[in-house]
Amino acid sequence: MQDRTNLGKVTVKEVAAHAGVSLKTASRVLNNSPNVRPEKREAVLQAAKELNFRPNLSARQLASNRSFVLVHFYDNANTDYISTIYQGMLKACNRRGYYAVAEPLAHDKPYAQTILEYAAMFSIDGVVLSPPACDDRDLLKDLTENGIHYVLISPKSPDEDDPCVFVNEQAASEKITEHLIRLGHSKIAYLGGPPEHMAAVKREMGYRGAIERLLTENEAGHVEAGDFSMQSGHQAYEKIMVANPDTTAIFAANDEMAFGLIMAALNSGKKVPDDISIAGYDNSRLAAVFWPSLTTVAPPLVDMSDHATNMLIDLVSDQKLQDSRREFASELYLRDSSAPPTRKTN
Amino acid sequence: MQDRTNLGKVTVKEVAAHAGVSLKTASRVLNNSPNVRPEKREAVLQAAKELNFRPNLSARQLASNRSFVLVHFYDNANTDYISTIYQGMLKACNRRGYYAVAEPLAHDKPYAQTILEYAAMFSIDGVVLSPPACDDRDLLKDLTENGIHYVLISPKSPDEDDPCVFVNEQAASEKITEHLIRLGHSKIAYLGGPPEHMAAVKREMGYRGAIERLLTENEAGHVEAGDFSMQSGHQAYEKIMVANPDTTAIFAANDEMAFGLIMAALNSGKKVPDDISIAGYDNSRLAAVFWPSLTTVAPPLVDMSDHATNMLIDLVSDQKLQDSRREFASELYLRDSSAPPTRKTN
DNA sequence: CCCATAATTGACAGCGCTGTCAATTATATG
DNA sequence: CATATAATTGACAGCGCTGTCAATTATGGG
Repeated sequence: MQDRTNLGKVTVKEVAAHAGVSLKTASRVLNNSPNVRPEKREAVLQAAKELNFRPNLSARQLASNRSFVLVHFYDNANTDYISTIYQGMLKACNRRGYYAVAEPLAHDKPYAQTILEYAAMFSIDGVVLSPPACDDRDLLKDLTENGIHYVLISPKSPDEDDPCVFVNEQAASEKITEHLIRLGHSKIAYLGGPPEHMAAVKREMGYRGAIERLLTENEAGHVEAGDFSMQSGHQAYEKIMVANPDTTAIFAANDEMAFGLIMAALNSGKKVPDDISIAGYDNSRLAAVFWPSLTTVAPPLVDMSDHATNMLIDLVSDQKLQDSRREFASELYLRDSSAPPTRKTN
Repeated sequence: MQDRTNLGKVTVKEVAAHAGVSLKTASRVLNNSPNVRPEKREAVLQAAKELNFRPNLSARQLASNRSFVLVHFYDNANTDYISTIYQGMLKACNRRGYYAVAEPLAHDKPYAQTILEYAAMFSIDGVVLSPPACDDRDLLKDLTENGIHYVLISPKSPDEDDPCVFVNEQAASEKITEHLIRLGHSKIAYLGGPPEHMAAVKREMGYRGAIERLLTENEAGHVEAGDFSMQSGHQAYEKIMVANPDTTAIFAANDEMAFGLIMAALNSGKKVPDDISIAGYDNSRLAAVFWPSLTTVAPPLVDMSDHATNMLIDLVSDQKLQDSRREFASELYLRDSSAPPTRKTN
């Protein structure tokens, strides 16, 4: 059988020979270490390129006691969300020669235990944490104590120096509410999420902000509470329409409730978007294929995760971070569930 | 900074010393190699357990020229499907000390190119392939030529000796149709998928099989064609009810069409499941949270992927396979969208 | 120009493990 | 019981790379 794991192997030694420097100097260049004369650095990079050098991860790992493995530990049933984050990690990892792995967190023991056990078995350089794990202070402390670097995605209230990426939820919410207003709607209801959910609170603030900024007081819409489930959207529809029969648009704090709203509206004989516009939040996978497709707003999660992963790689390779935190703006996805209101003749 | 990647490191050397054998013999035991006297094997395993030995992957990789990395390459937009497969891989990999990685395949170049480039960069021991990549004969040939082991999930028509796991689609379909019949339905319509989709054909055969086996000829339901989209489900409802107004249950060849059917039924004033039962196929994530939740049938994908990954690990570690192929039976998920028909008084 | 300091460089060891191969021991055969 | 064969065992080298540290060269100050 032919050698199967070293397709076209080129070693540092060969690169060094080709560039006329010592093995160690070549190693320095290939690791972005300082203290190499520019002309030698250039020669090594040139040689590496010519020979199409690929570092052998295992050897690097063994010698440097690093693993070049980054793991996203998550505790979240939403596979869309998880796999989108993974996509971003892959982008960054592929570019910079790291492995990306995603691992679920068990519920029957502390997060830290799962992660440290995994780290003992596989050895990992850094971890990516998303909600709710990213808000577990004990976990972060344990990671720090064990020298495992981390980066947080959308934490609630991170420490000043915790590296993280996050979204301006409020601005996103304001943006889509403004979209509905610009379409011509004025009686815009809001279906919120559970108040203990930080993002839900921010989204409501965004909705109220847009309403207050762009509409007069007597145009305010009804605000109803939901629990992020499709069923709660279904049930909320009736309440909203009873509370304010003039409602021509509803903005739900997540897509699933929006789907429930659409179904209840159709069920009651209304047409979407002709009689009532519906907007969601998340751009879930179904938003594009639902019928009618759903107007929604969502953060650029792939970019966020890519950026977070790059930050993590900078951290684990002892390079200095430009900024330890970065805010991202959400994007609107305009689809068939929203349209200008059809004015009744009255 | 403390040593971060070797929490409680124990080496083979120490295990060997503790067991009173040579390093090499310990290594043999820890790798399931043959030719070790049972009592020594026992002693080494005992020592390994007592010392809580964890092999150092990097060293193993470097010395054995293997990577202990398995990659699932996929070309499939369904993140549910992909992440479910990943879950199964993780189960197997965690148990046996391998890394699991999932990578999307680019569309602008041959599958083989993406995979071989990846393999050159990272070195991988084996790959898991799912549809449609698992049906690419050229790819399989290239992998074989490069000594990369593979295992297939649900291939269309695999070679005799290609290791794979697959589902009896027809039996699954027959099972859920039988469920509807046992509930008391007789006018059961079927909404199929695109005929070029192998599974769609099998599912229709299963439906017809159950109907023929358990019902009389004049009880046959209407068969309609769809394209697996929610919208096509929505549109098919009308056609089905026009073709056969007595229809009391509809089985759709995938969940998304079933959702479309439910929405259209609700929209037309029917109640689900009171007036009409709906069943799907796939047990997609939404099936449980949809309102009403969807009765559906699906293969145990996590188990399948777990099994496939174990086969792959056997292959890459030169252990003999028990069976190179294994069939799995689907499971029924009985939820709120199906119920006995309410007999009209006539 | 000399010396102190800093920047640059390379020889060498060795990370923890497995492959090779020769040495040893057990088992089977006549 | 002697010999042939097979099973078992361990010494040793070395996978490709990076850390250490000492040697060398450059730089700045007086």
